[in-house]
Amino acid sequence: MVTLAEVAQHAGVSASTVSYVLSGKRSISTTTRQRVEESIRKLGYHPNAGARALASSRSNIIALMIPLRTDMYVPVMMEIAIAVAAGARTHGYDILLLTGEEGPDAVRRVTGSGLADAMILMDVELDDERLPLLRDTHQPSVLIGLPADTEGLTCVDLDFRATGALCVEHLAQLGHRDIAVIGEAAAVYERHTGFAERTLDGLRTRARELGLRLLHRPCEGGYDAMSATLARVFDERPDTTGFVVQNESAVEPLLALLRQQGRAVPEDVSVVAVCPEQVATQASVRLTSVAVPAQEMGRRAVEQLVAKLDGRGSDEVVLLAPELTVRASSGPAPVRP
Amino acid sequence: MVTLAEVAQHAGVSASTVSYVLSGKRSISTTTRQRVEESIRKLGYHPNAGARALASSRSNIIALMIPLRTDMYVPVMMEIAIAVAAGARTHGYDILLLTGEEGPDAVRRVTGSGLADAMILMDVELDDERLPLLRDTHQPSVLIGLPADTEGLTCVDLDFRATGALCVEHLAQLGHRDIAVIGEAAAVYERHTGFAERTLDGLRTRARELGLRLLHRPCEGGYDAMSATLARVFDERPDTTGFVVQNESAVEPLLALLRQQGRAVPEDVSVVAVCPEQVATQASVRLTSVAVPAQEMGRRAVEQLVAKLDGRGSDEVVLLAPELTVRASSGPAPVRP
DNA sequence: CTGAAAGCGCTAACAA
DNA sequence: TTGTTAGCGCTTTCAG
Repeated sequence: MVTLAEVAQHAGVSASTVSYVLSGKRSISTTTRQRVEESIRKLGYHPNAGARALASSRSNIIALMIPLRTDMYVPVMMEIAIAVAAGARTHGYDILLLTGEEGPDAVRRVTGSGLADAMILMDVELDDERLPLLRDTHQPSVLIGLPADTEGLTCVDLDFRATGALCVEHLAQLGHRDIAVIGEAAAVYERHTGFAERTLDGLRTRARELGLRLLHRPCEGGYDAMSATLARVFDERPDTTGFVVQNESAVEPLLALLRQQGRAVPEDVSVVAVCPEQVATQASVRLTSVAVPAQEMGRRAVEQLVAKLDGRGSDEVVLLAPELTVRASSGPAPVRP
Repeated sequence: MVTLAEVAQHAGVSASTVSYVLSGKRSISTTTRQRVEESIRKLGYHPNAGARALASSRSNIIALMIPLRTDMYVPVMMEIAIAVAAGARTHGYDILLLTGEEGPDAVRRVTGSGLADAMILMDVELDDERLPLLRDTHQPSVLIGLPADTEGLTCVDLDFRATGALCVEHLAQLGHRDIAVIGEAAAVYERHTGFAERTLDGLRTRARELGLRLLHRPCEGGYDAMSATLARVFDERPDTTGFVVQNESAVEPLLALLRQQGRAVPEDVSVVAVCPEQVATQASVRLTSVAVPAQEMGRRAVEQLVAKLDGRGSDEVVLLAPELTVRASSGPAPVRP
C-alpha cells in the first residue's frame, strides 16, 4: 500500500506538502504541485479513508436511511436513492445505506461512531421515532418527506397539498363535479404517512372551495382490491366522472376495470394520477398526472445537507411545486342527460 | 466525544483491556468485563470507526455496486440491495452504495482507499468491464449474476437454465404440446444478457427432451408489441396452448389480449411467468410462476463474501434452485376435437 | 511558499 | 488474566 509519506519522499517534499496539494488548503508553487501530482500518479497513491477520517474527524460519508416498508412504491425510493448517491459523489461524499431493520439505533450507531458525517432520512412518518434523536444530536440531517413538526429540521418534499389541489382544479375545470380518490393502502394512512394525508388534505380543501363532491377510498394494489373498491365507489356515488389515483399498483387495475365496465377514458370518465412519469406514460392509457420528482428530491436533499456541512445552511422546508402534465386520460365531463 | 481511554480510566483498567472486551479476542475475567461494560454504558461510548479502520486495516464496510440500466427491472434490484444491507448488518458490516455513474473507477477508488473491505456487484454483464479489475485486485468480491467467464470469481444467481426447464415440465405435465415463449425485448438477447439466454437454453433443451414444440419470440413491453407478437404466434402455431413469459411489462398485455380474443386462462390457454412474486400475484389472473428469489440472492451473496473475508471461502458459483408456484393461470391442456 | 512534529483513537504485538 | 507501548496514515498547528 502506498502512503502519503512515500509520495512525499518520491517527490522530494514533506508529507504536509503532499497533504496540502491534495486538499488545496494552502497555496503551492506550480512546480512542486506538478512534481507531487506526478509522484501520486506514478505510485498509484490513494489516500487512506480511515486515517483521513481519524485525523480530520470527517468521514466524507453521508448515511442514507431507507426504512423498508413493503407497501411503499419501491421504484421511486430507488430513484431517489440513486439521485442521492450521484449527487453526493459530485460533492465528494459516499453513501452508506441503512435499512429500516435497526430503527432508531442506526442513528445512534452512525452518529456515535463518526461513521458518517451526516444523514438523509427517507420515508419519514408524521411522528417519526427517529426525530427526537436527530434533534438531540448535532448530526446534520435532511429529511425527504415531511413530519408533523418540522421545528429545527430541514426537509425536502413534493408539495403534496398543492398536488392534491392541482388535481382537483384540473378536473373541476373540465366540468367534473363528482370526484373519487383512489388512495394508498389503508395501512399507509393508519401509519399517518405525511404525503398521503397531505395530498388528501389538498384534495379535500380545494374540492370544498370549488364546491365539488369528493369521495376518498384507500385501496390495496391489484385487481381484486381495486374491483371491490370501484364497485363501492359507483355504488355510493353513481355520478362519479373524475378519478384521482395515488397508488401506483392500482393504476393499471383501475384502467382495466373501467374499460371492462364499458366506461371509456376519457370520454365517460377522467383519470388523474399522482405517480412517477414512467407509470403515467406506460399505462394502457397515457395518464394525465402529477409526477413525483424523485431525481430533483434526491439532488436537493444532498444540496441542503452539503450546505449544512459547509456551515452555510439553514433549517428550511423545501417544498417542490407540483406540475400537472395533461395526457390522454382526462377530458371534459360527459354531458348528463 | 467519549474515547476508549476515558472508558479505561473510568473502569480502572488499561486501554487494551477495554479493546479486548469489545473485540472478544482474548479472555477477560467476568468482573473486569462487567466493570468495563458498565463504564461503556454510563459514558455512552461508541468506538470511533475511523480510528478502528486505521489501526486494524478493516473498515467493516462492504461496497455494493448497482449500475443503473434503464431496461432492468428496478424493484428486484432494490429488493436484493435491501437484503444485502440487512444480511451485512447481521455480520457486523455496513453497506456503501455505489451507483454505475463512476464505472470501473469506483472499484479502484474503494479498494485503493480501504473504504470498503470487499464488494458485491449487481447486474453483471456477460463480459463486464469491471471483472479484470476485480481479478487483479486482492479485494474479495461476489457477483450477483453470471458473467461468461466465472474463472476465479464467486457468483450468486438464480439457475435460469433450470428455471426454463421447470416451466416446460409443468406445462408438459398438464398435457400441453405446443408452447410459445414470450421473451425479453430483442435488445436484451442481442446484448447476450446471461439470464435471458440461459433461460431460453433451459426451455429449448427440456422441450426437445420431452418432445414438445417450442416457439420463442422476443417482445418489447406494452400492448402494441404484444398484440403483434401474439398474432404471429397463433399464425405460425395455431395449436399453441401453453405460454411462458419472461418480461414483466409483457405480462399484463398478454393476459388482456388473450381475454380479448376470447381465449380463457387457464381453460383454453395456460400461462407460466418468470417474474417477481408481486407481479405474479397482482396480475389480473394470479399467475403460475417461478419467482426471482431476490432476498435469498442478497443473503447468499453476503454469506459468500463474509466467508471470504473470514478466510474460509472459495470461488464458487452458487446457483439457486428455482421454485415454481402453481396459481390460477395454468391448467390441463384443452382436449382437442 | 514549505517543513517539522504533535496527535487523532484504536489495535495488537510484546511483556508480565 | 492484564498492562505497556508502538504504530496505523493522515491533518494541521506552529515555525520558518
